[in-house]
Amino acid sequence: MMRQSQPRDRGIPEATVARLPLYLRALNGMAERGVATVSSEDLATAAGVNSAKLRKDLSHLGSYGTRGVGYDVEYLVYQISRELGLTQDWAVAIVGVGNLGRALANYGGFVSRGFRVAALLDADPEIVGDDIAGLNVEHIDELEAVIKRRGVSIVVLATPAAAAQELCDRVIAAGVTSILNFAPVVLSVPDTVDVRKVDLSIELQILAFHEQRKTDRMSGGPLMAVDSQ
Amino acid sequence: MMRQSQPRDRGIPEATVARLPLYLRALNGMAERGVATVSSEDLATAAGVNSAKLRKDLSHLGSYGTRGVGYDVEYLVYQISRELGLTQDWAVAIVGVGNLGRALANYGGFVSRGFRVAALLDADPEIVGDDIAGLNVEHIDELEAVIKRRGVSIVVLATPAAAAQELCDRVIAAGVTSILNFAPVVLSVPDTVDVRKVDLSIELQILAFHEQRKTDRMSGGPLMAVDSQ
DNA sequence: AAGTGTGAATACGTTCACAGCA
DNA sequence: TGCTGTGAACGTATTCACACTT
Repeated sequence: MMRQSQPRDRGIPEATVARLPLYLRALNGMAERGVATVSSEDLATAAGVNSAKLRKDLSHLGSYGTRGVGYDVEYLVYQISRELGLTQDWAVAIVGVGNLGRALANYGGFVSRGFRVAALLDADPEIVGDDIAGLNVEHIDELEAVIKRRGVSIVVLATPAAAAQELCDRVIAAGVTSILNFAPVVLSVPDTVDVRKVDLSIELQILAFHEQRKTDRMSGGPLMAVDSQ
Repeated sequence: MMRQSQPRDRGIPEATVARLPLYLRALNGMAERGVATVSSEDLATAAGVNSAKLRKDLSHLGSYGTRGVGYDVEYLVYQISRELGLTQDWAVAIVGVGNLGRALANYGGFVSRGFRVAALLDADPEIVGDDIAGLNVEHIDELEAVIKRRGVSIVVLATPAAAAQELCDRVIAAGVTSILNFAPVVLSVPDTVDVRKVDLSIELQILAFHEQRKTDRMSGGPLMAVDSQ
């Protein structure tokens, strides 16, 4: 029983990977509240997706549910954590300790299971030496040494746009292959390196687009005289 | 000449909308550097996409290029800005002035063309009254009044998870239909409201997933009987 | 009876490749 | 000749609906 479920199909779709953390969070909440078992319907609701999508997503990891019953919360937490690589812990370095870097260093969810802020680095001598969230800010000259010495495998770039590409090149040269970029630039990297981008002004612009449509619809009506062509 | 090009097909794909800000940023850089004309190939490179995608994306806005030549930089900046609704300016309120809210208030790109931080609100009496980025932090009791008085149409939620849903409900009741959510919760909203989510720990988890795959491939091979649970 | 797991159908997004225009 | 704009081909993601299991 309990199917010694295999390593599993190495091809989990990106869209699925991007939702696993959502499921995990919902499941952790349930585990804390003592829920033992959950149906795809309820878990989907908690995660803000529909149940067909949730079942299809989980089916990519393996067959971890029980027909007629649902999923065991603890077990699913473990399986998703393992799939995401959260059973080991990752040393993260934050490069750039301005307002944003500071906020990130203090951000609770950051230090959550699986991740550990191992270094804060900045170029500004005013900032170097400060203690933030229990860590000493080190000089950017130490970048390569710190990455190697502390086994940093994920770097968060929270620098000004102008500095980002150069620092990106340096962390890659030091062996890092996963970067979370907050600087508003397109980083160019070899395709062995994963970059994820968080861009505040882009998110706002997307909202503005939809907001504009909504207000257009209110007032103007269906838009006058559609094109030539 | 110069095709009096019209309002255009009301259905721009979401994926395209999400990339327009990228193109806009690349174009603004070029405009500043005095570039008058750009080919799809060059603009695509600057924005980090391929040229077929870029041309298809722009074709949804209209026929703004010139065959054999390329796109007029200024003109395209204007067209994309208009499409995104950046020719008007949007009053943004930041709710929650902890580390992250403070970082957002100070974030330069935020106050860029099209957006204006119109209010900072918090519940903590220690913080209310502080001046941050030239703005006075107001008490959360003022939320509804401030939204109405200042015509706030986009709200940035940077509160703890526990407070987010209630504040979300309040801003929606006050008439806001666009929310940028930094709190790690799934907000439930009527479907007339747009929510975009920025979630730091989700981004890290996605990186960890890929990082794990890379290191697996290096060392162990196809997975040796992982731990006990 | 209840609810998972999954083929099949559909919708959406990307890339190709080239006709057509400057 | 050079480069845009776009149908057609392909690939990926979502949804449907139901067979199958407990």
